[in-house]
Amino acid sequence: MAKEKQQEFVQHLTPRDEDFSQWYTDVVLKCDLMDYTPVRGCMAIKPYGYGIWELMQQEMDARFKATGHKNVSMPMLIPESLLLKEADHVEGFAPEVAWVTQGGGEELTERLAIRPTSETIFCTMYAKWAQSWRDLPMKYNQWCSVLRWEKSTRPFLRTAEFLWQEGHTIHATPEEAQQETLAMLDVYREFCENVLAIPVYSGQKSDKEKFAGARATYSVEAMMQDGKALQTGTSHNFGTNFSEPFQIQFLDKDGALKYAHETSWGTSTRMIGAVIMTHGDERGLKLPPRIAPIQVVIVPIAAHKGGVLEACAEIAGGLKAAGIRVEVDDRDTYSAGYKFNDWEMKGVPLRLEVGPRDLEARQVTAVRRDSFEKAPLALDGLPQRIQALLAEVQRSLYEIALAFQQAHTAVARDMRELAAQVNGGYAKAMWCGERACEDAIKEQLGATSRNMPFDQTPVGDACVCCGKKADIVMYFAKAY
RNA sequence: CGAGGUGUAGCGCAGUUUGGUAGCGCGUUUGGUUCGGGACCAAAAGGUCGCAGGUUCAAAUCCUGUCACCUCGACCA
Repeated sequence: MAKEKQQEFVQHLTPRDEDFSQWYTDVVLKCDLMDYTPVRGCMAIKPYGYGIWELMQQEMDARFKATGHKNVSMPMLIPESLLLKEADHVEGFAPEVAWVTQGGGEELTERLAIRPTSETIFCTMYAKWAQSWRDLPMKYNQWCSVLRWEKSTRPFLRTAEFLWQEGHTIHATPEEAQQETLAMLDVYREFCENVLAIPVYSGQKSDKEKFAGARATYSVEAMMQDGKALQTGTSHNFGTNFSEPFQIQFLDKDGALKYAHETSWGTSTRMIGAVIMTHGDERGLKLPPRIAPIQVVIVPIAAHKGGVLEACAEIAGGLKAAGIRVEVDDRDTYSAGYKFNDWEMKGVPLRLEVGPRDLEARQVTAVRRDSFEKAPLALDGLPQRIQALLAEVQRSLYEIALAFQQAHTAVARDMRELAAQVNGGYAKAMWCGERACEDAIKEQLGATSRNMPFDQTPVGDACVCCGKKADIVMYFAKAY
């Protein structure tokens, strides 16, 4: 009976099959990460989901500060004239901009865009703020939401409004701007690997795939369990593409008036989707400890018996004091078995079972969410043991994800091999650099160029598409 | 945006073909017995049938529009 019910319950919770999409939707809803709202394409992020985002923010913000950036806040509304100043930028974003045309019941003389991204407003302010080489670099970041009128949306992966951070910097020299662009890309890579436990391919985008208005765009690309690519972060070098139309000029040491060199870089709540689709399994979510709002859940066993709840509270207190995010599940309406399943679904990395037998033996029973390994832990020095276990779970999640990524990446030499490879993973291939080949691959296989790794050691000499001489190493995959 | 599918109680569904009193399971509440992997018994509460129009004496059911979700495609930095 109980078994049947369980099978029925997990029926849809199965990644890695043709129902991956349904599995994803089930997870975000059942784990209480978000809910749909009356606003088309805009979701409400619930406490558990937002808690994950807050931890991501903390980790990233600390890295931004450590690399010399400061946070600011810019207006949500951007006058149309500003948006029109950079031609490629307008062309790229115009189709998905929402406009404010009225205020206080009166028609506006100039309509205002709800920001789809803030390059233009940052540029406008930088033009006011930067006068001398002494003012540079200016390295600012903002945490905000942006709005893009997307045609089709999916929770966390692509929503009309989404939370993100956008860093915008201006520099005196091209070299410095390029260094910043790559440094922030590497912050993203390190964050993905060490905090999200997601391995990524880091590299440069093709001209076709680069950001509207950028001279060069770089990205970190993750691989989901269905083999598809998800771009989890981007970093752009604008050169003077924006500083010229926006007149961001400064007087340099040599007395010459020069245009500033600009960068921007961003990551969003989409990373939550990446975490779900990288680590999740048939039981639901699997959270890396570093971003788990609850790292340890304590489930009292036979809680009606004297002393169990008190012991749980005491253990929780000790863990909290050690900086561990812990919660005691003292709900009296659910059985222990129910709670086990519930917290496994929600992806809590570690469960501690505390029952009379444990207490008698001066121990708790620890169960890992990732491996389901069950082991007794002595109460003495428990916080240190838990810290070690959490670190082990974090490490293990990354290694399993890395093994998956490696196992689903292979060299493709021709279109046949490429077709087979992008069906469930990434293809590493030689590319001649022609736009026509990218277009053909997109049209015939539904795959796009993801990025060019920094390590350009050739894996052949002929373009995977046209067969002509090629010297660019490119990753191709189907993408979200 | 194109093709197809779904929308009925918190969740999962039946009822729609052929218009005529709103149903089932799970969950919830209360009481009792349980308690180391989704407990059991009893009683109770809970629904604008996605939303808006229309046809009809009468609409969950027929018609039109619209919104949301799922699948495939298109588009997308």
